[in-house]
Amino acid sequence: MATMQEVATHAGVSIATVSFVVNGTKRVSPATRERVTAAMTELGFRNNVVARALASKRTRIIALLFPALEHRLGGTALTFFMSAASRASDLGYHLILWPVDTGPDELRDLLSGGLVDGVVLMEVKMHDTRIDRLAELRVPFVAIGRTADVDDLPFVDIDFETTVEEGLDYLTGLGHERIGLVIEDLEGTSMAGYGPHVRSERTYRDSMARRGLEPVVVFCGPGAAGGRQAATDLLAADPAMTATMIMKDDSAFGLVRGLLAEGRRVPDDFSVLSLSSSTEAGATSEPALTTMNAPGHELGTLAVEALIERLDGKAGQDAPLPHVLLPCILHEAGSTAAAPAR
Amino acid sequence: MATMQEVATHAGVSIATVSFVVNGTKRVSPATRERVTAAMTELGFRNNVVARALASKRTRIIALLFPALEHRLGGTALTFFMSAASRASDLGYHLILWPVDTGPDELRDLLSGGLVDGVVLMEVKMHDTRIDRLAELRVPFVAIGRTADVDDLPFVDIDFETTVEEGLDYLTGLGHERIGLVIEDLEGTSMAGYGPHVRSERTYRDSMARRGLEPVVVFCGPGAAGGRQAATDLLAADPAMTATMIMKDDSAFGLVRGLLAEGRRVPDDFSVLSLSSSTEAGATSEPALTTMNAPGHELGTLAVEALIERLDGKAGQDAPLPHVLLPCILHEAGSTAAAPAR
DNA sequence: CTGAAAGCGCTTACAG
DNA sequence: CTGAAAGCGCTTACAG
Repeated sequence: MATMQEVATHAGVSIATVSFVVNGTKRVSPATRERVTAAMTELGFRNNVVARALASKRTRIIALLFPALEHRLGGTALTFFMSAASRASDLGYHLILWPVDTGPDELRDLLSGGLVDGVVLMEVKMHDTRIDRLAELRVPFVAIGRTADVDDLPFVDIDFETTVEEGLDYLTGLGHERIGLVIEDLEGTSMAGYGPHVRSERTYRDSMARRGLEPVVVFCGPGAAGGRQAATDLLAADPAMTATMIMKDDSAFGLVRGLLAEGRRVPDDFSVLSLSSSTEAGATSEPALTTMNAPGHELGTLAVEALIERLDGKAGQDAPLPHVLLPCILHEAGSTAAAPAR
Repeated sequence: MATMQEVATHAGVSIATVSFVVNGTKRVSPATRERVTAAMTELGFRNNVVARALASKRTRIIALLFPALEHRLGGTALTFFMSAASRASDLGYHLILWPVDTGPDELRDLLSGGLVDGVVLMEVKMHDTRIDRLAELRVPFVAIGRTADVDDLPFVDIDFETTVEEGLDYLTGLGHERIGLVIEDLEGTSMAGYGPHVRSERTYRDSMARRGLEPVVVFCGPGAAGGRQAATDLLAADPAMTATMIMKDDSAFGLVRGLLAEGRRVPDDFSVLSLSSSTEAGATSEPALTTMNAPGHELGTLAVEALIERLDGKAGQDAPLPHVLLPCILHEAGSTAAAPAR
């Protein structure tokens, strides 16, 4: 493991010159560059990133803050972790996985060690104190998810509004008019006010009203049992219902079973559309569920790109904040069909 | 953000003394310690981890190497990531998520920058060249999973042998004798030779033989469709079969459906035991699947502990290598029952 | 128990 | 285009 000094000596130049060719920070004559490059390969030089970090005050490390206590992070989270790490790696950065489980003071302790240049924040709520802390600490960050007021928040998020709207377009296009929504019951948990739920429910209600249709929202417990109960609740609220959207992967199958138990075959009598899911998750059911696929990979990639762009200053101080919204993409499978004739 | 020097000046001591109280590396008189501590809190001192890393040649960062191209990492992986990161954090370390997608040379490039003190290696195959590279590079590491020859490999892994054995004990205890095994078909993929599959199948065959029973192994494609086909294949191989183990979460439900289609009710006529799964995954099916739960959380925690123990030298040079094996834990639910009377 | 000082391996004005 | 030198903020023998 040769040092930069050794390379310099070997090439007969100053250490500054070596630094310049390593980083491309300054013009170096082709001849010198050649000698330095040769010395580097000969000695097997590898830039010490810690020394560079200390001298340049940039570690090229970004942190992905995730809630340690929420062991309910879904399958999208894994895709997200991996995509974020891969994109960071491509851009010459490293991604640290940072569990945050206590109050906002912990955040300061963590971030002030000088280890990270910036932060990606996961699982944002509509009102999130961590955002304020981050701003106070003047740490560059990008949020995955949006708070209620989004004006001066740099974020990347699923466009739940468009997703729900398009989901309803799809179902009404199939002739359905009595369409329910099944979402997780978060009342009283630490995740109350979780953006995806709030926005989806609100958009659903608004959009149904705009279409002159009657909204029916059912809250759902965990697993297949929760889904089965949701089926019962749905039909109790409206026995003539012919379709529903559900935003809860682990209960979708139970919902289908529950509908069957209530005498509704899927998709012949009743259509089920799984929101913010994936083709793979849908394929574990039978019939395979029609899904609106969450863009977890794109989100992870874009979040990291947006953050690093801000860090590298390509986006100037006065550059517009990143506001990226990506809808889920419809994947048709076997759980949706034309509305039954009346 | 006060520096150590500023704290020293403020407390009227040398910077060395401040370092000693910060790190507890040397005896300091109570009076001086008191003054230093006061100065630290007053100035809001926070140790710069990068400077410490450069001076001490220890970054307190460990890397979790995951295969970037394998987008088939299961739900256990997420638990694993989070647990590893949390435990590292508890022990004063940071966990970098490191995608490795190309050849073993990349490994050298990545690790020689001096950023990481040690490595946790995921998704180990029976013959894994990365292990050899790591040993060559003299990077301290712990593997999740085992190679074929385990003698000088520091590892933490699921005890698939015990898991399969206990699964068979459980099923035979219920009176089953004709018991199949459904596993993923990895032939021809980059994951061929993947430890969990190889060991599970081998143990199953051996154990069945030892019990005087006839083994039936069926390879299974993705999703519910794969599971449904597996049901057909199972019964084609042995129409009198009354139970099976399956190591493939996403196909377990399809398997149950396929059995039903073949006229076998679960669990009355046929028992299904899902291996290396989780209670939550089992609960998405109906009936809820009896599972052998993968100890993802424990594995992540133990892997990091073992690695850090080696790094901190608590385990001396000649200390025995960590060889940790944890079996999956049985969780009884609704997919298993006493064998039907003949 | 405490301090002076060298050193970790780079980057970056500054000067030429 | 190239170099001498200060400095990033710590740790750690060494001496007393």
